[in-house]
Amino acid sequence: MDTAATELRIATAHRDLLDQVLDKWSLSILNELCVRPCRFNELRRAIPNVTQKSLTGTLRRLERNGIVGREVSSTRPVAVTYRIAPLGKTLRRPIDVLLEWAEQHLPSIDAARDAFDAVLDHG
Amino acid sequence: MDTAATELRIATAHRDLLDQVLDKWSLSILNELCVRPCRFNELRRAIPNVTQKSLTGTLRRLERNGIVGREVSSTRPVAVTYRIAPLGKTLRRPIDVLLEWAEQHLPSIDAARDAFDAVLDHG
DNA sequence: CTGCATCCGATCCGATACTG
DNA sequence: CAGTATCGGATCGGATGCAG
Repeated sequence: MDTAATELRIATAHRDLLDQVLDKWSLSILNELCVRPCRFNELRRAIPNVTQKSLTGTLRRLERNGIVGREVSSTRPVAVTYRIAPLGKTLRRPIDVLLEWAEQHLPSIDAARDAFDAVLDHG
Repeated sequence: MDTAATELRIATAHRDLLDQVLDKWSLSILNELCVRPCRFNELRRAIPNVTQKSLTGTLRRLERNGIVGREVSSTRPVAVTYRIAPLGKTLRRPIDVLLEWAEQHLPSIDAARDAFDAVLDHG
């Protein structure tokens, strides 16, 4: 593990890319689509507090980046199915690592926050 | 690796936590502080395009979450040194994985974007 | 040197109404 | 069912001026 030791080299392109893929709703969407393909309203119901607008926007962006695929049936009424794309599957590892980190250190961070805020109170 | 297979379980707490730690400037800041402790203006110079306000704000939040430490000397004028905290060091792995993903798949994603946009033009 | 306060424009986001 | 269009509030981020 010396990749970090040689410095991480964060290019603007990397930041922009991660912004597109790790935003507020993307993690939840990818979470669902990694398990199974989903219809639009399926996703809507599965993800708490997401609005139609945010869901549409996020899905569009993920589609543009080749992370998810979108298939429209010509039935009546139309059915739109979203599924994870090959490129999206490669994101599963990084996301897992991230979530495991969050899971593991959430208590410590909560404690740190409390400590910090307590100092502020005492003044 | 079956953590993903059992579903990632993204709680609101996780999302909030990652929002605090993976925002626009945090990655670059942690990148610098992982290498060495830095003074405020050192960070400012090291990170392109960051404003004083954003830097202060991000550092404050990282400090509150126990990710970085802040030490104020009582010299004249004051010198403030920021350094990575133990909790912050645990973030190095997840960040590395993320950046490696970005590095590796940036070309594919660029291609996907171009393809998507090309369809829009024709369509 | 470090940082806070303020103003201000851009952007995000939710709510609502409407369409094929 | 799966969107698009629009509006208003909240938030973000940059620029500037001031302070310990």
